[in-house]
Amino acid sequence: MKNAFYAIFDRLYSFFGPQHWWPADSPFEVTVGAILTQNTNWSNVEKAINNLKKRNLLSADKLHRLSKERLASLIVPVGYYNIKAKRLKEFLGFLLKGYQGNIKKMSLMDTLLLRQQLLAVNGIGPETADSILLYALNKPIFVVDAYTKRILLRHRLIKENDDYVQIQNLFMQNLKPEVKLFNEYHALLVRLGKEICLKNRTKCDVCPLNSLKNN
DNA sequence: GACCAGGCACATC
DNA sequence: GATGTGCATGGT
Repeated sequence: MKNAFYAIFDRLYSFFGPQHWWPADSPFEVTVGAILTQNTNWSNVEKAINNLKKRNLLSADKLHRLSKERLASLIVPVGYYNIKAKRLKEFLGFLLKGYQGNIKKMSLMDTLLLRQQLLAVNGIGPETADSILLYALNKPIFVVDAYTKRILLRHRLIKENDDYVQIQNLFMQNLKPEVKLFNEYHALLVRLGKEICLKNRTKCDVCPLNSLKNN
């Protein structure tokens, strides 16, 4: 008998199918996107990333050499562009200094140690760190976001004041640590949040999870 | 025009 | 330690 976390996953996967996350051409692009997408719509991030791509600037060296002001001007569509230019620069400094600008070198590190290092970078919090670990470096770390919390609350699997790590542990203790599973699961929760919860508000009758226990 | 988005750091009490 | 606030564009 599978637990509730697998039951939710199965429902979502049957309903939506594979989500093909993270939409990016390289691990470096994933990390840039992870920082730029903070509290922002993904379509805005695509515009900013395209601004960088079409100028052939999407590399650690090139972005690091840009002035903060120039970088900010290229990422305007993401909103919070000044603070995100600063955050991106903080991360690039960390990547260049610690790993010679090489994402693959980063992925050789112990996962939890690397997570601590990422969290120590100003501008990288738990969700951004975990997105980088899972989607750029293929580490089996579960990503928790606002949708995840909202959906779990709705199904009474967490309490209102449960924090990030508590929610993350709930997934990681109830699921096998498989990168593919964690990847698809978080993407599916975001898809559900965007497409059903947000658009239909209280009309949960169209939710693919609506006949599961505890909802 | 209001509300929200694939957050985070910092100030203040 | 909890609670509040600034950061800002673009879609619905």
